Amino acid sequence: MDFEIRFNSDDNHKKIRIKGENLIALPDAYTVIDIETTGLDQRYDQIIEIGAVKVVNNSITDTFESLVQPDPSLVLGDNDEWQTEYVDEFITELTGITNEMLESAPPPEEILPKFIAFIENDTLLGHNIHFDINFLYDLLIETVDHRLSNNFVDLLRLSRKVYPHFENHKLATLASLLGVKEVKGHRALSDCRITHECFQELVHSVHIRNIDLDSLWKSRSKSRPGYIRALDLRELKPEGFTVNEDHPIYDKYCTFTGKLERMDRRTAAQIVVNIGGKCLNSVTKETNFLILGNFDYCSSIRDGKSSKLKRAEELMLKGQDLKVLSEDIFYDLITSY
DNA sequence: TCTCCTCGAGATCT
DNA sequence: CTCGAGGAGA
Repeated sequence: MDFEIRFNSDDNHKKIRIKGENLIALPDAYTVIDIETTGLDQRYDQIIEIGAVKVVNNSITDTFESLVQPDPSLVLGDNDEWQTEYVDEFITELTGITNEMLESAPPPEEILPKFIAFIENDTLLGHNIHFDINFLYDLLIETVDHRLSNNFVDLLRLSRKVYPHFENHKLATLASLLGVKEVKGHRALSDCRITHECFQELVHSVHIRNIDLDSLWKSRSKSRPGYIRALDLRELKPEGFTVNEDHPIYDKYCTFTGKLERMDRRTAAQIVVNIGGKCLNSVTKETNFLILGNFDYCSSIRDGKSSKLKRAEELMLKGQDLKVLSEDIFYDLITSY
């Protein structure tokens, strides 16, 4: 580990979290974690409850649950004399955790050592687990000088790949669609249980459908399963019967460079093919038209020339029948005739 | 054809 | 944060 502090121009100094590895795996032993907080913002909000569920051989063997008293000095504002306002009505409504409950809750110094002992070096599982880990990481460093370096698995990330057709991937939606019954509201331990059961369903799905997990991510290499071919414009077939033999693009080869403003590249290429033209992925000896999009998003090019444009200019010097078209001219062309 | 990069769009956590 | 699109360069 090289350095923990990095200096930043806009932020005086900002802590870098050296977290464990984000695994793409389906372990059969893990510890689920979940926290409740006073809000979503890592900078201002605090942990009010920690829950954890230890799983071995896909079964729950132990649980951990405790409220945590937030630092009163960092709290919103003392609304009045008799009680500190740790949480607002929204959080109480959402979680059922009240200011009275937090008033008598143990402070982090008391809870965190127990939590560390509970999770040991287990692989952690959570839904959108970055949220929980970031909060815990900071509090652990701050109060007991412990660096949370456990590897972890994110149910949200897995579910987006395994169930791409789901309307969304909120925990409640997963539970409902996977047939996991939700118990009472948003409490740390009950959410851990739900996360655990959803994960078990996901593992089941992966086995039944015989999915190779790794192939869902990279392994874009053509030889492997799960390979997604890059868009090959040469393979586009005409749709409809708009072919026009008198059109300047008819039977000509077109290449695109840069990002088109008014439509995506595939749509533009399809129109070319419908007219009776042909598309290429790169500038070649056959290219007749190079359509120029913009490069505003590409800092390395911006006002310069793309490699495709340079190649095109070389070929034009050699006498090739090739014209460079701006996007506007291109649209005029395809919408005429 | 493959790897690395940057960018923008879109979610999810309380 | 994660992912896909697209460009560059080997």
